[in-house]
Amino acid sequence: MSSAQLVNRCSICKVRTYSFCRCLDEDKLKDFSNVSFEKSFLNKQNIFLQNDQSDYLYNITEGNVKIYQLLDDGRIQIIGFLYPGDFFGSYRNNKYNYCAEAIGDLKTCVFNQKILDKYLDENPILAKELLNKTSFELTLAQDRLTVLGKLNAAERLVKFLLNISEQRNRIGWKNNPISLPMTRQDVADYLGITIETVSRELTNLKTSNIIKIITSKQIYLSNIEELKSYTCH
Amino acid sequence: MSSAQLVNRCSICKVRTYSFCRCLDEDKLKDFSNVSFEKSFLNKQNIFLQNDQSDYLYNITEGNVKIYQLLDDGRIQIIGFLYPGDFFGSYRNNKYNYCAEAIGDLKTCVFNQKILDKYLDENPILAKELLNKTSFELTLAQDRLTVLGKLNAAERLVKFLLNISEQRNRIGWKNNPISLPMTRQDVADYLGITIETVSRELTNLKTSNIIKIITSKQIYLSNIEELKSYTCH
DNA sequence: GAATTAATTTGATTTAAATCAATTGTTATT
DNA sequence: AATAACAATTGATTTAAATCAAATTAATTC
Repeated sequence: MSSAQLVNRCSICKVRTYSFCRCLDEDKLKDFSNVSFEKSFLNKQNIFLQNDQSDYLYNITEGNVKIYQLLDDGRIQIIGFLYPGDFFGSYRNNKYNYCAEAIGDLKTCVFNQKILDKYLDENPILAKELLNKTSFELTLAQDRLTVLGKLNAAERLVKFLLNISEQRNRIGWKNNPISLPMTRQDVADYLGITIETVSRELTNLKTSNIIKIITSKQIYLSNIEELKSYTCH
Repeated sequence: MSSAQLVNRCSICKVRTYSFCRCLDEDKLKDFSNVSFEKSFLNKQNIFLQNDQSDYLYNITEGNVKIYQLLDDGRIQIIGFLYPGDFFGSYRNNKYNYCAEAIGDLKTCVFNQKILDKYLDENPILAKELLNKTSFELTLAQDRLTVLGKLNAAERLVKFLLNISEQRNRIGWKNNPISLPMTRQDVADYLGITIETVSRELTNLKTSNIIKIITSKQIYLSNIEELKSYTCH
């Protein structure tokens, strides 16, 4: 692939406005195109596994990713669902601390850890942007600690629905009805509860006329105010 | 206070080798002394509250801090216990997303967010160091998500004891017996369980001759191998 | 489009941990 | 040292959510 084409890749990138590279001007971007390469993944394909050596970092340009931790006995905890513009992998930790798997078809920009690291030395603005993004991720993870540590099943689910609605709002998508691209099992593994409990709590919300379950993956939030009253803080 | 004295403060700093400022050479450090100021806190004193405007960032030079989130109804989740060299506050989020409180007497270096931010522009190495530290904090938070989402009470407690032992090891302290400077309530709020459960699980471990409870705050790990077998991954 | 497989929901039962309640142990205070 | 105040443990009971099990619904495959 020619250099001209690579330049093209970044300059026509659809997720640039919400990716960490947005801080670079057209000039820098020319350089930066050569720092990464594109890689696609199929549905359910692993991008990497927990404890793999973390040589590469990824930015989602299209599609979704789930990141999760596995315990010896097969228990699973989903750490997060990631969206276009989200950055993942372990910066400067030698191993990945979670598995990453494509949900649906996925396109990513791949960065070699060492090359990116070198690039950061020369472009502090990018280092700061990454710091911003990582710092924000940290606050999200901390907020989720409270969800898993203190909220009951109903509260967890409501918070999840509202978060999805907000997320869609943020990137300018229609936020009602919301779609749940992941399975009930994924929702359960994300919230630290079981599928049965997810299902039951959804039915409770339906019975209370707070949500409508259009299809199992399409949910209409009929009463957002009431929904919000379910969650603390 | 004269500039000479401020320089002194950093150059004689006891936690520099494990603080983010360790990346700065003597020359830079001279500048850097002026970027922060010292502040002390008493036991149980709040450094800041959740939702306060996050104008300042802190680095612990002496003592311990607990950071926690509060829900409307008074439920509490302890996000973490922090040690000398740990950095806290919200970098570039406008509000703190947790409360920070001194455990025992505390000394900190305080950084004005804007001033530090400006300093980072001119010192990319520091931005990268902060990125490293934040990235590591993120992996810790993610690991803790799995603890709160998937481990049972016994597993959580064992993991906690082993973590403390490792932490002490890391900073070169005697790692057995370990001391728990925090109350049982704090341990419970950290692990997302109740004091009664903490107490009961400790008794179970004692009965199984895996630990010895010297005093309620001094615990001897009699059988670390057995203890490790309690935890997955 | 029928058959097979997978995903989701609903029901019955069990269980781990919470709650409620009382006691014991520890640390301050006068 | 006695008292008070607080912290931790132990016991009895309840409960939210897990587990076990079956039925329904949706998605694939032939």
